Amino acid sequence: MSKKEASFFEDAKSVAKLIPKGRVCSYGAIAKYLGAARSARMVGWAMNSFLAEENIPAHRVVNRKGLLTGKKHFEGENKMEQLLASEGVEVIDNQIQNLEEIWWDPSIELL
DNA sequence: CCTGTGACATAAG
DNA sequence: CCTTATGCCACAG
Repeated sequence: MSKKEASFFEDAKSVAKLIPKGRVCSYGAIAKYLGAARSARMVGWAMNSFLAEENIPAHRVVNRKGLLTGKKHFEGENKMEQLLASEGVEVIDNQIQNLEEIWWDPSIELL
């Protein structure tokens, strides 16, 4: 895609939409893929803006530990967990199970 | 230009 | 395992 360098937000949004169903990814992984490994916070912040968009599976994006840190930004307390569970992702206590199995790294999968 | 901010990441105790 | 501290970086005002 020879698209111009859209804002980090736009890029993060594109990557988030590319996350396969039933998989999860970390902010750092996305940030790294975008070329800014240390701007993981920006990814999360960007996600917050994308929450308004329905096509953005932000619930598939979690922190390094597979913890649903951002669930509080969703509508309900367990909305994020529900969405993930609906996709086949087992989540317990806000933490994703079999994380290593469903992990999805853009730098690898999209390589 | 400067300041604030944020759903992280990593290190240290 | 937990909390605290620091870095980090892009964007908004």
